[in-house]
Amino acid sequence: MEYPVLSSVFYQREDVVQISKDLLGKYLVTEFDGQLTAGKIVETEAYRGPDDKACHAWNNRFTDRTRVMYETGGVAYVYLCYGMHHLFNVVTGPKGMAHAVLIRAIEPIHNVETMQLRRNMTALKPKLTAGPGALSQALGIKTAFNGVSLMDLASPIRIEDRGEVVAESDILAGPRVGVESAGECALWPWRFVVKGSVWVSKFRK
DNA sequence: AAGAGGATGAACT
DNA sequence: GTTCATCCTCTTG
Repeated sequence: MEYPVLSSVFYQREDVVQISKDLLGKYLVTEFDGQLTAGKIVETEAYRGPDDKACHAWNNRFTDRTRVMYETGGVAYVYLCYGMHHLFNVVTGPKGMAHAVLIRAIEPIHNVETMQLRRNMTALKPKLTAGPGALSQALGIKTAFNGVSLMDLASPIRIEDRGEVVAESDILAGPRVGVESAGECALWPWRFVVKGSVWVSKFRK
């Protein structure tokens, strides 16, 4: 069974908030070392370089780490958080625009046993893939994937469109998680979840 | 050259 | 609700 990957047209749009919503219901797939794992995206957050204080590339800050965010939309931005969690983002927008979408939760679909093994979990629970660090561990996403294309079948990671559409009425918006120090931007409702999904992460206090 | 802190998760009480 | 693991990146001197 082959599914089309999301196109460069999808990623290169300038409205990162819209792309965040559009990514809900798409399938995040990793394939390397002969292992294919995949899940449906159910939670995302938008980060907008120029004017978003919570974004690493706020005020167009350009460093070794943020460099990949300025690439043409459609590549991965993976970075290490708290010294142990690999957080996966989708770079969006045209070249030179530092926008990205953080994938925060997926519904495990394919090769769930491998995900459980990677997470060292015996029972199938939402905790398996709820939260950006958790889903990355389950899918085997690591900082080595930073900068790779999401549109290439030869790439270890890609996003597929399996024809599922999440209606606007099925999307819940709220403030982003873990960005309290970002001033006013912390209140922007740029976290999106699929209404009713049990696979989304919990709000952090 | 050195130090502070982070888009988190798990294991505690 | 609280603590802490753990290391890379960025800022400052």
